[in-house]
Amino acid sequence: MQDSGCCAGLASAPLGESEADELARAFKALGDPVRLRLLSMIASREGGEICVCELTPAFELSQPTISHHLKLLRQAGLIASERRGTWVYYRALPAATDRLAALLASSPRTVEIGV
Amino acid sequence: MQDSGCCAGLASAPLGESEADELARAFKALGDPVRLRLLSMIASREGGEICVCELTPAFELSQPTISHHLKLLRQAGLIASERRGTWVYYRALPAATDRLAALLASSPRTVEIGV
DNA sequence: GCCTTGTATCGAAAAACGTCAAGATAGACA
DNA sequence: TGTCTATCTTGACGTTTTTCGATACAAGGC
Repeated sequence: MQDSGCCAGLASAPLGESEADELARAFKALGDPVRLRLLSMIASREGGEICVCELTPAFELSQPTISHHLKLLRQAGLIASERRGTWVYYRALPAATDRLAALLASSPRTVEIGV
Repeated sequence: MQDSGCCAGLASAPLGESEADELARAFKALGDPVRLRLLSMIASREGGEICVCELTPAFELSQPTISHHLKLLRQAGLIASERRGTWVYYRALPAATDRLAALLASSPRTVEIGV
């Protein structure tokens, strides 16, 4: 993580074993359609925060299942949660997704032309 | 995929169901440490190509297992293969990873400062 | 033709995952 | 205190994934 976890792309050097292990955990968290939708619902919120009570009814899944997926996203470091009174709010952690994006981008300049 | 699959980030709008399904398949392919290392070994090759005969002995896994992981990466559209004589060569497809990178980047300008 | 070497597929076992119902916990309010 | 609502955790079940040995296929050399 410390040698090339910050900015180097996949193509800059073969990934080490422990590095790959850690990154795979993050990508695995993204490898489920429900979790992807949850993350995008959270991230696309103005203010970056959304109540669980809004997330749960958006899917045809039981409340424990949504809670389970949120827990996995949290354990992967992609989101954070905070309880305020009765409700629990989730927010995205862009630094985590940005790091993964930097890893996947074939060259740091790729995105520049989109500005 | 056609509405926001190209450039829009996760935070621009909640992901649709079919979109999330398709993207999750790609991320699931990245969600295994062996496949991540395989992909980075392929992508980091000058010329972008590497022989399977070089990939297989790099892991303490059986040949069928490596072949299986390569097949999953290929099915996810992340790599392509070509047989030349006795050997099979794999190469990375940067467009695929770039697309995922664009999705994960919190803002299209994020990378610009790194240039 | 036959044999050897590199790679892919098949079939099975073990582990991990997604899902739910039931129960537990946290906070609000009376 | 008690009860009500929102959320999380537990335990179980079926499905998917990872891995392997055995086998099949492809190409080159004899």
